[in-house]
Amino acid sequence: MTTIVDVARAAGVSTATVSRVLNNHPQVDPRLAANVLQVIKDLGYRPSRVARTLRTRQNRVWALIISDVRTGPFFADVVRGVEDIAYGAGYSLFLCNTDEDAAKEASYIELAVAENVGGVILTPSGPRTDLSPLVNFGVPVVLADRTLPSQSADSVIVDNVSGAYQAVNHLVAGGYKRIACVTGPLGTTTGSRRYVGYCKAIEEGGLTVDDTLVRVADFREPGGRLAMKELLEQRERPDAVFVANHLMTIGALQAIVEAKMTIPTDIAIVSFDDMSWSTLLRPTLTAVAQPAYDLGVESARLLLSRLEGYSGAARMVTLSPTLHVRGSSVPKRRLAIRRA
Amino acid sequence: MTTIVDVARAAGVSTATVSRVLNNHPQVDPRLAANVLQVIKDLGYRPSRVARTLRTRQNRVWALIISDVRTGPFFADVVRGVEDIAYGAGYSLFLCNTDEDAAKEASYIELAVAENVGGVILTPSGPRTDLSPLVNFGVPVVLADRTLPSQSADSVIVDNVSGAYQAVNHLVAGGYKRIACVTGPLGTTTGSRRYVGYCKAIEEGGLTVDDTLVRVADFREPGGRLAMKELLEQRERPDAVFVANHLMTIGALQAIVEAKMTIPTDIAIVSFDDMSWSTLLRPTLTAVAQPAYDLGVESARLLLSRLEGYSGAARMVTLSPTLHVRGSSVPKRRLAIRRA
DNA sequence: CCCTCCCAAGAAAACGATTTACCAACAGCG
DNA sequence: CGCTGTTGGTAAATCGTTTTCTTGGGAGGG
Repeated sequence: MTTIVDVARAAGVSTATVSRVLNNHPQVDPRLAANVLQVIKDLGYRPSRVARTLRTRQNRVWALIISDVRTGPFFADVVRGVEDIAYGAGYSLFLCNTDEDAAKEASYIELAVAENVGGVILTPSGPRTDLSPLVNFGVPVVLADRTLPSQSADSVIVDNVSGAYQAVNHLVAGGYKRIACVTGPLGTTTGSRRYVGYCKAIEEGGLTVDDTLVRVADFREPGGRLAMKELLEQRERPDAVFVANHLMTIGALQAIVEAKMTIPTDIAIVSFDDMSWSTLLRPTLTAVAQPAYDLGVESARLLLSRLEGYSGAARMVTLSPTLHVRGSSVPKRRLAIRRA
Repeated sequence: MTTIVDVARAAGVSTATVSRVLNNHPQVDPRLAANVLQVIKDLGYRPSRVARTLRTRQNRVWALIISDVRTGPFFADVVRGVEDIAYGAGYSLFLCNTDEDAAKEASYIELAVAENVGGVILTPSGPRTDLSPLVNFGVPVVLADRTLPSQSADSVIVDNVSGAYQAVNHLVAGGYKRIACVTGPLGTTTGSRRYVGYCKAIEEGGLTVDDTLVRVADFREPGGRLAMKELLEQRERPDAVFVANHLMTIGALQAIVEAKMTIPTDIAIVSFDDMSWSTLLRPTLTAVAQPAYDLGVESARLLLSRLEGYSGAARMVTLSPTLHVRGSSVPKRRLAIRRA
């Protein structure tokens, strides 16, 4: 390996000069600088980021700690949003998947401080996530997609209440009367907030929240399937359903197929999370699209501003999801016309 | 920040002893070790990985350089496969998305050597990808999903010929006669190998490869859509189509819908890449499933073996994809029965 | 009892950069 | 000519570990 002293020797200058050339400090003779640069090129010298990090005590690396890149397009989009900003600003990313496992999350947080990363973007696995190792070491943290009870960090979230409200309100406006809800664990912000949005739309629509139409599942496919199965087997079946994430939606769609019911005549469905294949289904799927990429971008921006010196109060950025109306939630009156 | 000297001072020993305790070298008095560990805990000391990396010249970090985590489930699964093995072995990951851009790829390769990473797992963006910076610095490299002309690195690939062959052979066996092919750029291994598998199955089936039924698209959605549109507008339409990746499949399905044709009676379709929603389509989609997660796992294993000292010849691991037969490719004779 | 030998622990030198002192040379000025 | 201030550069300290080299003291053998 060629180091900075090799370059210095070859160029006939001191290592300090080479360093100054590398970080283009002003007080260095242009001719000399050119010569040094030439030597650097000839030797194929690349400064060690590790040494630089040790000395400057700042690492141009972030840790991005999420639950699982595999679960649908959401986190993959978030990752790309973060990465694009990070790359543009000269940072690179540690990708850390916690699988919602508190122990794994804690170990990745330890890693982040041990690696002395410049910042962390984190989707906390639960309300008990402990940021103190990071806070103690002065590592800036941005919470993405979920918040924590202790509001000490910047955060970026999607307006889950609004998204769920838009979805359910659309069903109410469509004339549906028995609108079910399959949500996620109420301990998670996403699960509870989407449920809140559901309730709000139901009540504003002059209906009442019926507990027999609400299922709290686990945000995963089999859970959604089971919840939907149960809803369909009840005496009084729902005539529409709002499902709070894409995996449970897949499960719910399976359950509907298995029950030999047709959408939307037997049951209408609206999904939280829009997927690339929503328009390929027959009927096409009405869905709430989350601005996942933007969520990543905004998280990265908040982190960058901290690294650039901002030290004010914790900020919270809220992004609005948008409802994409498609065929799986055609208004009831239009269904009636079709039948006629 | 508390460093190793703080610990040494507090424990009344030298930094060497603390270091020995941390890396549990045998020649240290157990009582003393216990005391040191207690001090470490009390002070909340965490050794700096950066300093350790600088000194030992080995970084417990890998760079994972792929094209884009967002493009469907494939790369996300690969990432998880790699991460699971890496995490288990005490390594962490830099995630690098190149977007198939040679410049970005080169800059990430530079990053990898500047960060002195322990190893690199790379999906080369094209045949001109230059591994020399890595090779020169002795960084082990594993090629994942694609190979390079210069066979100097370990690699893990999916048997693309076999996958395409299985898919097309299935169509041939189903009695289809005019089987089209939408593949990717022939400059990419995936694009060309899948085309080869297509040709093989066609010829073995006693048919002949008809260039008017073959389209070379770009592996992306609009490209697949356009290619399919063209195929359907020809005088002599195909009665089946093999599409070489999932994004183009989405495009192709759209084109089929737009042409108001029905699957599989007007046209059968088989996709390379199986998706979570393949079974939600009507009819369900016949698809070739790639072992993406395993591809990540095997890549990581090859890398690990290099790091553990293996220095033999370059190895190539080939994984077999599996065909999932579903409704979009029902044999022609059964279609006839249905019609009757 | 003395001399080796061994072993646990410490002192100090790396690792490869940045950065703080410090210094030589030179120009400007009275 | 001598004093001072500025430039452009060097030597050396530093970041936080690991590791080599040393050393002191205890055990064991003659």
